[in-house]
Amino acid sequence: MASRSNQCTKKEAYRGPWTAEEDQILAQIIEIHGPKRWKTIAAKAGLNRCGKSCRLRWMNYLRPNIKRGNISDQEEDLILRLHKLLGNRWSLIAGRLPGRTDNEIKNYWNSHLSKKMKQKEKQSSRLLSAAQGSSPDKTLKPIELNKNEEERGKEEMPPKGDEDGESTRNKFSGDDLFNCFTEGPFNLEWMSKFLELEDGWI
DNA sequence: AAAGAGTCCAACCGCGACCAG
DNA sequence: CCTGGTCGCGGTTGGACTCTT
Repeated sequence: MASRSNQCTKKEAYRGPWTAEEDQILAQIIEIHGPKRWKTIAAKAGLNRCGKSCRLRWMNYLRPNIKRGNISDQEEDLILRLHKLLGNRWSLIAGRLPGRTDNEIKNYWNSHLSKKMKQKEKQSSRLLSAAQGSSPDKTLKPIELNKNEEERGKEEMPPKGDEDGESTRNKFSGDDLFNCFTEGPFNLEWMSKFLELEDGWI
């Protein structure tokens, strides 16, 4: 593997929460040099942080136009739909939610939505088994429906390595799909409408 | 009021991808 | 093509905060 050893192993590199002063310095340096060459930025800032850490701080906190605070219902809905479509590809999902970071969405998913989904699944499987009784295979359970969507995605990409089920890093690019339609940042309403449509296709 | 449990979120870690020399 | 350096991603952790008993 390409030298991970260089990444963040500088033993003296400071870890832990960022101070306001560090934020300020980092922001200044990035303003001058731009948000790239993180190792250089880290060095120039003289913060004794590794580049990776600087990048993360910038991406998740210092970047302009970052929306903080509650995720709206509309955004939540969008996350759910995008997750259904893309799996755990948080950066891709975040890319469709202006002002939101992948970390934020990932956290939100892990703390809110995954629970919601589980509850929903439980509920619907209870309903199903209550309603169904005899012929189990005609109707798709919601989970299976999700699987189908994943499969649809997979069909479009070459098989890759291990099939660990959860679509981490699958090469079907939701981006490709989105890029067909847009070049700029996404308009939430438009996106929701598109996803409504997308539901219709299934 | 205090303790324990649960939740949230910033930050870290490990890995694969990409790119330049 | 190969190698080393760097970036970006998703998973995980740990501490601060909030809620419940």
